[in-house]
Amino acid sequence: MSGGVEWALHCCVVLTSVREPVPAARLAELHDVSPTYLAKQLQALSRAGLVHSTQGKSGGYALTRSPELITVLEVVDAVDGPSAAFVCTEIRQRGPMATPAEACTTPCAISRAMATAEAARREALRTITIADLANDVESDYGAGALNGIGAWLRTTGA
Amino acid sequence: MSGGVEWALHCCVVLTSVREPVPAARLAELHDVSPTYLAKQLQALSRAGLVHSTQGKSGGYALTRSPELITVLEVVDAVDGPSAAFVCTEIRQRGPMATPAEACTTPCAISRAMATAEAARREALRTITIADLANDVESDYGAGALNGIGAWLRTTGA
DNA sequence: ATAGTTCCGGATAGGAAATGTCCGAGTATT
DNA sequence: AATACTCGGACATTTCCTATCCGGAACTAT
Repeated sequence: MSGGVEWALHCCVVLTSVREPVPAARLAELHDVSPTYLAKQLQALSRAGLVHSTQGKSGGYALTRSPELITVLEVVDAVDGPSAAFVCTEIRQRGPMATPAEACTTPCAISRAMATAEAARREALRTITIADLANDVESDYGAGALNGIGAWLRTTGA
Repeated sequence: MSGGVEWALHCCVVLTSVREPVPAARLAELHDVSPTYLAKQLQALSRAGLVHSTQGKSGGYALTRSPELITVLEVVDAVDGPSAAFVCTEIRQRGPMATPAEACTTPCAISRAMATAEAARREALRTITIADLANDVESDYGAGALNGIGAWLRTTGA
């Protein structure tokens, strides 16, 4: 899995603590990561419609919906792309004992097994929302932790 | 996910139809894939103890246990390695708002969410055995399909 | 209107990981 | 013992991810 997913999820969580747009450079400074590369992940989130971007002075990124309505799966798909982890090469149709193409109407047994496992993972990611993550952070580090970060995000850059 | 997993699983399934060792080159010919690269995957299976290798003339690979006792998860771990798909960079400990290291006794909320999803996928793979896959193949292409492949594997190379 | 700030997309290196290939070590057969 | 055949690990090649930079468009505040 792409490493940018972690950055994107952290950004979504901290964005729950502010309502005004936050520039990508400021989010990168908060997490101490590459500003240009983080910008690319945020663009992916924008294309997927998860965050809204406003240009110009005092612009930046903000969540489009309530955190309860954004699932972790949506963020993962937006950044990593919706391509499945396992891709069937259809090697059953190759070699001297190849099964004829007309008998391959359904995916092979191995492909089905992988699809089942992948569906289980995606279902688990679908049940977790950004609001759940933000709630867990408050539980871990004390209530108001996200508010502190929100206050820092609102202040103009150092 | 590595593409070699597909090859390894197909090899395990067809190996259920023979009891004598089958050379890696013959398995590669059956699937029409790179012989040397497939050998690498089979070596990984051997290191994991899923298949037993015998050298010398009339040598090759054979399953060590009954197909019911080999899970798909074991094959995936053997080929792709047991490394998790998601690796937490601990970016919560970086930047101006970093959380102190002494407060990071447990994994962060995002890491926990990913671990849950990954566990669901692994659990799904654990419940499927090589015997299940072989059974599905017989259901798909008719009983005796694997026996035909087994007979071809036993014949000396073309 | 002008200037300054911000997002957006593509083009471009660098590096890690997967893919693919080769030759030596070892063993059963002859 | 000689031989032929096999596995095993070390060696190139290619692909993809990571990371960067630049030009352009759009928006806000002055």
